[in-house]
Amino acid sequence: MRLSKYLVPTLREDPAEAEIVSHRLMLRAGMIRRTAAGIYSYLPIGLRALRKVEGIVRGEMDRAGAQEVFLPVLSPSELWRETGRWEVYGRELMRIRDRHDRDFCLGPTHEEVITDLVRRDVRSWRQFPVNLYQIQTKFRDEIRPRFGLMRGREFGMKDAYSFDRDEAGAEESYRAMFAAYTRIFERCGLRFKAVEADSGQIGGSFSHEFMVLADTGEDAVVTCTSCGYGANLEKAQVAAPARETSSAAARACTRVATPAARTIEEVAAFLGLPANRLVKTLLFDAGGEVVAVLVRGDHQVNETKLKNLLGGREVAPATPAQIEKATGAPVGFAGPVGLEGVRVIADRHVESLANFVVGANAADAHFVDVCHGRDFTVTTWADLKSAEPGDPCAKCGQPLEIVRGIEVGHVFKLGTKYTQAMKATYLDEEGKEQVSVMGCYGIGTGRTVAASIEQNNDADGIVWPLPLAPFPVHLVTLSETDAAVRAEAERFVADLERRGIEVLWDDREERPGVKFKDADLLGMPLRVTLGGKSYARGVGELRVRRTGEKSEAPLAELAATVAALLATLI
RNA sequence: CGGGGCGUAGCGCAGCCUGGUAGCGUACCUGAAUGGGGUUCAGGUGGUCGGAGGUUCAAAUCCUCUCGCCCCGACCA
Repeated sequence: MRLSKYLVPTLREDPAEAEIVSHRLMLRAGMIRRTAAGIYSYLPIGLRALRKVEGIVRGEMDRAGAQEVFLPVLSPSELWRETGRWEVYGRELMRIRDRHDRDFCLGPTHEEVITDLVRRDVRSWRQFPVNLYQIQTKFRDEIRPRFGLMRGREFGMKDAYSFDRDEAGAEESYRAMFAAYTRIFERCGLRFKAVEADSGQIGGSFSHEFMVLADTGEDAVVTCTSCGYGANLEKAQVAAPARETSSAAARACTRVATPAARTIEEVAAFLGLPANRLVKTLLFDAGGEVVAVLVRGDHQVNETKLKNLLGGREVAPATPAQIEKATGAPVGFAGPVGLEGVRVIADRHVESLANFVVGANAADAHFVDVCHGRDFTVTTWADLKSAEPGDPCAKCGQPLEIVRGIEVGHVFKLGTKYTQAMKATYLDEEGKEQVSVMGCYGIGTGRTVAASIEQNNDADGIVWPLPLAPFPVHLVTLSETDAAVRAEAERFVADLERRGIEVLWDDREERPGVKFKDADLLGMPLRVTLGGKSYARGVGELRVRRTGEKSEAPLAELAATVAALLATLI
């Protein structure tokens, strides 16, 4: 492809709107342009990178036995009403009405549509297992789209759905997809980790996220370097602490005045105690019921853990009015002692404490030397704190680390949540009707491109790993007016194309500096330079983008040398 | 939705406080020189200053409303 005829509008400066490196570089390299908030157009170079990811995904999905289909972008509301998600999904579901006033939505995911398809056409146990996938545009009306392709409202996604006769089959399908995803991200040249995740809105019993490790990632990933345990922060378990055998005798609980001291910091400072001697009492509205949650003063409540503990009910911090009603005191002085009619749920780290400080359910007052069991009763003990670096791993007890990650893939075991609701049944060997068991598996294709750039760039621009590179070879010709050089370049390009090697040829009448800068910015793995000077010596110059390593090859062997060099790159 | 910021040429910005009819860099076009890491000179194209209303002899500038965008938070496969 000749750059002089190719729409690659590179920018010399960073657009002001772009914050993170992948977004900046994709705009500067002329890969994408913003059309509206969270909605992007792909230009030729960007589309090529996307197609490379799609190609890898398609290859591995096919290899894993999944079959490609193509579902509509627009889904009728009736299907979503069957599963209740028309109401549950909320404002993120982009709703549309047609000219006959029928309700539709832009598909944010396709469980309903695929289940509808399967329930009609997969009727016999002989047809299982079945795994269908598509690579398609999704739309989710995100509250706050950001970071270019990283969190768009419209985005490319590969979504696959498996249907099995029973739980054991579903497990097998899940394992196959997990393995396929691992191969996909390995082939993309990404550094990633598969971690345990909360199953969230899609629902289901079990899931893993594939996280590309990058500091700009929106997710916090908890990892154990010792046993390999990994989980999204919202899911990460923390080992219960060893019970302290406190030699200090329990002292009698006393009430102290703590004027205007509401926050943990204020109370700790006022009493001259470290925050870990205090116990926070946080009130949550859990689907209408107000519950009290106790964690150590220096810990944070993990709302996802709380939600799961309460059977999946939506939880939100209680409003000031709810707090005052439940405690009889203004916000900032809640405590478990004498708290009537409210369930008390406590983190296990509170269990080992004695003689701690809690709010007194009265303005400007706290209790000190409080002991649980004696001064109040805990309804439920549970792991509720957010994991922090250094916390003991729930699997092996070694200290946990927290790193940032970009979620590029997610696999779910859905069970019968959708098949039950939509009556996707089949007849087994005995002619009995059974509900099929489902799994779903997603990969953000555009996000994978962005994640790759997050991991592969330097001060000069993108550094494509070979599998995702829009072109493996970037030819820079100098001396455009020199007919001999030009003829040699044409021979070289034809030679590469015969070998099936795609080449981007910068044949523009630009000065060398401009061409080299653009070549660095675009980041193709191998740059070949052909100019008057090297031509006179009968050689072409090669430069590896990632290492800067330079070499030369005689013109007659240039294409063969390129092919050999590419084989050594990843 | 709460907090903060920004809308002036394709991109990056100044001008606004203190009203007088728009400018810089870059990109783009033409010509000349140059020719191996964003070259130089000369000439040029391109903007209803996000939109609407108001104040005023006069509004990019002041006031009101509105739309859009970015960042933080809440939220989220």
